[in-house]
Amino acid sequence: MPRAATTSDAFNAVAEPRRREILNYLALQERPVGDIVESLGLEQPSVSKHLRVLREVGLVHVRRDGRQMLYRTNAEAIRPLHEWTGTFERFWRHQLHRIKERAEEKMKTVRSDFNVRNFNSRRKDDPNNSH
Amino acid sequence: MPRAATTSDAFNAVAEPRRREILNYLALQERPVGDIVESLGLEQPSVSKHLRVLREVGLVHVRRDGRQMLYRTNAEAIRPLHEWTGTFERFWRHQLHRIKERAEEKMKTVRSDFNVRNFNSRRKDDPNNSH
DNA sequence: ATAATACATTCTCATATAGGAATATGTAAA
DNA sequence: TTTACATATTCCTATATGAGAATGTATTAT
Repeated sequence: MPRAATTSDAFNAVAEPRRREILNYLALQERPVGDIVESLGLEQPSVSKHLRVLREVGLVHVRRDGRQMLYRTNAEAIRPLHEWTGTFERFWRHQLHRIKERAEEKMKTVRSDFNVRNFNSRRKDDPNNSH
Repeated sequence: MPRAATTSDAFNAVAEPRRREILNYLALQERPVGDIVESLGLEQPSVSKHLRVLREVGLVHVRRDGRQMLYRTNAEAIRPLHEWTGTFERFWRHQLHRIKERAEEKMKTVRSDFNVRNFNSRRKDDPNNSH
């Protein structure tokens, strides 16, 4: 089985860096395709294809104006990603506390070991040096 | 050019739904591979391969304990995704306001058009019915 | 030493890419 | 009604994938 289609959901659609750039660019106001091409320095067919993906998963809205197509980011479709990643927020907060505590511990060690050599070399029995 | 590698960054790594499930499962505490296999109902080699991807982009930490490998989500690595998606928060707030305002406008229309037929049919001059 | 357990890796394969080139479609201008 | 402009689609190709099956490796138990 290959990877899930880029059009299967917002997660897959935003995995492509160029598509994230397009979403950034279209967040403030709607823009015609040509502006995106010029701004991001991509080929026009590439941009059109990226926009199709973004449209299929609802990440952008389109509107025709004469012969141009005006695209705009649909921020609402990004919300689920923000919410999923947000469920981990409390964990990285915990980790930050632990890192802070470790750093403080380390400061004490550094002081008491001030004249020790090879401070940065690996210690054989350090469980954090598995690789 | 094919899609960017799943190991190229966290965005690509979490595009796979199974990997997101694994991250959810490993967020609270570290777990051996066997537990993930049992919990998610995947084949063991599949889980190992997903874990490798997650490890390569820093989304999980590993530690050996006897013959088991204990994996744990590294929430810190999810933070960039949360921050990128967060840059759109103010936009979806704006959109919500606009939607709310539109809904309120519509309520008035409904009342004044209360006995009109074909209320749900498209109106030719409705700019929201471009497609 | 041998077996059992827990994971990891390798192999094969069908498939969906992203970019480039060429072409098609749709709209406005002359 | 040609012509120009703006965008979309199609065709092509190399490549990375995820699953399944088989095998490899490391560690503990007997």
